[in-house]
Amino acid sequence: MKELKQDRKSRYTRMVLRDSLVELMKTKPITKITIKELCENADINRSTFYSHYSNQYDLLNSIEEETLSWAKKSISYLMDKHDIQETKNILLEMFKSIKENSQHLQVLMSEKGDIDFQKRLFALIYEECGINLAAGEHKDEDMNESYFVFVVNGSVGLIQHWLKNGMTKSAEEMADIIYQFTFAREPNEMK
Amino acid sequence: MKELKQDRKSRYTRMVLRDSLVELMKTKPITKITIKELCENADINRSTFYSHYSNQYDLLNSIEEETLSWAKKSISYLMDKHDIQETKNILLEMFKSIKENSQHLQVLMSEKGDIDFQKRLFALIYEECGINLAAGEHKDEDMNESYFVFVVNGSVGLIQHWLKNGMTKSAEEMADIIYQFTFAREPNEMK
DNA sequence: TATTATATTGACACAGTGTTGTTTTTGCAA
DNA sequence: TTGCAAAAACAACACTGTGTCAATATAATA
Repeated sequence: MKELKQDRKSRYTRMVLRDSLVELMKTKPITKITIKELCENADINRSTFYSHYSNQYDLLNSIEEETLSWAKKSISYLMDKHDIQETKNILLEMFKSIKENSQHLQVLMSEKGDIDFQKRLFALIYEECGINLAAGEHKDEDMNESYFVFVVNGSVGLIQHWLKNGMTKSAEEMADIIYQFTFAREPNEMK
Repeated sequence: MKELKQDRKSRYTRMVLRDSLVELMKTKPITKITIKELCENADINRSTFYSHYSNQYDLLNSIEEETLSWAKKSISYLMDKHDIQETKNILLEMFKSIKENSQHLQVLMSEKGDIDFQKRLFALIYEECGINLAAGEHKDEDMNESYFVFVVNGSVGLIQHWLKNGMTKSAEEMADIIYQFTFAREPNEMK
């Protein structure tokens, strides 16, 4: 009981540190960010940092984990509540989230982010959608796995490209494009 | 004249430093590699390092540039000399090179490498092949650009996956798979 | 052999790291 | 309100790595 209440301060500190890192990552890669400047930016004592995280990468990792679990929750919420079963709509919601909602998400998805996180996020999206990509289209299991890897990486690259170039396309267009490249066998099926 | 001959020592030093970095990158990410250990590993004085490169990333970049120009030369050689116009055969040769030839290339393409280098390499391959991916297949220029981005990233991801998992597939199989995902509209066209 | 470019060496001040012990602040409960 | 823990702030520590410099040594070659 005590522990839960006492968390408040801790949680505030962690939040400030997370925001500070994300803010700095907008301007430079994490490799160039020192713990010292991270703490000065957050107005947190450097010693305090060490009582929560062991280094920059540990902190980044905790942000990633948090974001992944948020994404997982968002997707299952979409699937349950709104009875949206179509992959395209889920993709669309994800794109809207990336574009509008989360400061963190934009940085994490950008070139400055961790490519592994991005792959994990998209693997999660596709898997959470319960879709075996192009199932039956290919001869064997190996081919399906290869196609999954190919499509996840292609999708992530497209998002990065989108974010990097100022997001001139709408979320709808992006969802449409990714859907076509990934799921649709016939072009012009949607729209 | 003088300059050319005097290069010898310099070039040796640079080569040793490059090999040293690649060797260390097999065991840890470049972010964890200090200039100090890099020089100790190469048996080169730390001060000497600074007279050639400004830091680890500068050194890595020079390796990447060298590799890219090697790749460019290899491809144009293949295109010119042997009159191989078929994309698939060029892809196959590339995969053989990756698998057999270059120690450096394996590290650069691995997860420990620089993702940007990997994208540059594949963009180069596709462009050098003179292939406008799926030209005319899609409605507009935007769509073609998106498809290019998607396919380059998908290919790079697949290679990484291949290298990471011990290259169980043959170079032929990999060329086949990438060809199908990228160029072929009908599955089972080749083989 | 003398010249010249380069590498080596050791020293320097300086940044950032990770830890420890002490003091201050905070939230909550008696 | 006061007192009690828990957490944060603070200051000091030794340590590692950084970047630069000036003096010296070592090769190749003219």
